[in-house]
Amino acid sequence: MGTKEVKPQLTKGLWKPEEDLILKKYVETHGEGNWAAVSHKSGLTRGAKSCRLRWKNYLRPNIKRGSMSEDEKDLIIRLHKLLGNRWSLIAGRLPGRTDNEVKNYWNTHLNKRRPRGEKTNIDPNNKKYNPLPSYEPIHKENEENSTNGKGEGLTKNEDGGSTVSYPWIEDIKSYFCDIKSPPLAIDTSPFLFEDELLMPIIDNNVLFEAFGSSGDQSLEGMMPFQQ
DNA sequence: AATGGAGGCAACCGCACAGCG
DNA sequence: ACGCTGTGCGGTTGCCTCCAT
Repeated sequence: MGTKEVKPQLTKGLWKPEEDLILKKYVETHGEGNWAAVSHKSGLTRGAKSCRLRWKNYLRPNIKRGSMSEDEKDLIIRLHKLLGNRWSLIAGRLPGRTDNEVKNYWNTHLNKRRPRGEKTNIDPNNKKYNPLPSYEPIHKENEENSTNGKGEGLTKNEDGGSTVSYPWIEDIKSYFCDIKSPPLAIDTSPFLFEDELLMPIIDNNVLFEAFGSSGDQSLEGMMPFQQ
C-alpha cells in the first residue's frame, strides 16, 4: 500500500477520565449534536461517532447505571417479545437506560441460549437486515367472510366493501395475554403513543380484534388509550 | 499462587436514513 | 433527482474481571 493517511490518528479503545472530562465540558458548553465539530474542536483525538457514543451511553445526565430491577427486566422481556431487537425503542421505555445497555443485558442475561456470534435478523448472504414483520394493515377489497381460518385478524370496514387484515394481531394478542397474569406492576408507558412505531400498532381496533367485542375486564386500566 | 475459561460490558463497525445544498 | 454529510441503530468484537481448578 504505500501512502499513509495524512489525517491525525484517531484514538480508539477505552476512554480515559480526562477525555471524558473534555467531552463533558465541551458538550455542556456547546450543546449536544454536531459531533464532527465536537471531534475537531474539543481537542480530543476521537472520531465523531466515538464522541457521540461515549456521550450517549456514559456521560449524558440521568444515565442510570447498575443492575436492572425486576420491573426493568420484565419490561425488557415483554417489549422484546413485541418489538424484537429494536433496542432504542425498548430503551426509550426504560428511563436512564441506553440502547447499548439494554442490548448487552439481553445478550448476556436473557438470551443465553443463542451461541455467541450467531446472527439474528441479519441475512448472511447480503449482510442486510431482514425485513421486519409488516405492521401495515392489509386491505382486501370485497372479500366476503375473510378470516384467517379462525376469524381472527380481519375487520370489515365501516363503509362496507373492503376488509382490513392486521398481520401483527397475534403478536399483540400474545403480548396482552401474557401481561394479564403476572403480579408485577404493569408499565403501560410503552403504549402512550410517543413512539411512532407503536402508533399504528396499538389502537382500539387492535384490541377489539384481539379480544373481541365483549371486552376483557381484566385489561381495564391497562389501556391508556381508552377515554 | 498461577492459570485458563467464561461472563460482562464498553466500544467499534457497517449500514441505513434523513436533511440539505 | 442526486450526492454528500451527519446521525442513529443493531451486530459484533475485544478487553477486563471473576471464578473455578
